Amino acid sequence: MTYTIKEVAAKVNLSIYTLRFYDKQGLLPFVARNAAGYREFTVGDLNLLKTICCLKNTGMKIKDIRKYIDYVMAGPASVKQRRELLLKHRQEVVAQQKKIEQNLAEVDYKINMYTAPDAEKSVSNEIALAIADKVANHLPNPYEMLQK
Amino acid sequence: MTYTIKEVAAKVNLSIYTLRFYDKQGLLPFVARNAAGYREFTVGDLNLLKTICCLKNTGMKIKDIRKYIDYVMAGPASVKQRRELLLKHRQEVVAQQKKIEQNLAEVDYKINMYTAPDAEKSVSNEIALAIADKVANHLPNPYEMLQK
DNA sequence: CCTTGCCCTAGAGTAATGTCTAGGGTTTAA
DNA sequence: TTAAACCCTAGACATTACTCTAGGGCAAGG
Repeated sequence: MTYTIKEVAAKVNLSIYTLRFYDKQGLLPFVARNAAGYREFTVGDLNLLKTICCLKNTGMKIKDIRKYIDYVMAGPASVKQRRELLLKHRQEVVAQQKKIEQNLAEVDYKINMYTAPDAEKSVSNEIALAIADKVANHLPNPYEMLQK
Repeated sequence: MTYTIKEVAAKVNLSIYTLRFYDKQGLLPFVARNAAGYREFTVGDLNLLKTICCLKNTGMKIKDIRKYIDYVMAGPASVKQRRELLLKHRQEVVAQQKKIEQNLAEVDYKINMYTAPDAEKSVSNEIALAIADKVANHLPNPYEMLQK
């Protein structure tokens, strides 16, 4: 049993356009065509495609995914290179996750401020400071319309 | 004391180009100009810019950052909207983090496979299965060059 | 047979986010 | 007072990753 591009698109939650685009980018060299030139995806193809989706979902660039697929097509001899590529990617993903976490903590700080009962007072204070900062430097006040 | 665009770029680790681009996109309406038309960043401006960077670093689109800045410029009355915007963003970030974590687990599975002492054997097996899948469906074998 | 619904390719178009160039004014320090 | 090092804008160019259109072939049911 094989799958059409439409069926595969539904299974991996990508558009048909995207699948054809990936093929054009060299990500699907393993997908066969029938006599009419239609793509026929096997179960094995679907598995590899799912791996491609994992890499894409963790933010890997198409160029690097292609490199990985090239290694896969090269057979067992490329195990070491595959491992290195994935390990490097893993490190980048973890670093990125950490960075996001840190920045999100700052956002949380703001959310807490806006959630507190005295939020409007804090914000007024913030603006007052910003305005004082402008005035002290003889600069126009961009919050002008807020002055009563 | 105020900062030039170059100094600010160094402080927040963005290029001068990007800062001007952000300004063009309406993210920096609070930055004043001197008589010559040069931007002059106050300490307060820098703080707000840092918040912009947090939002950007957590993946917020420029359009939404602008919305947030618009709220900030509207003063204390917009506290509720700011909070809602940030809370929604927070949810999206957390969901995205979770998705990445799940996909990374799949990548880790591959890394482990490639790291095991019998990695080449596993990979050979994988390919054998993929080929059998192709043959069973009367499709050409894309791993042909690997056959000895 | 013919219509409907798939499939194909090539290539144009889009969106987001910068990055850079051209042309020109400003500031600073020798 | 002039050269180096800044600053400015407008707008062209670049990159990534799709997304869609045009034009045409194939397949299955009525």
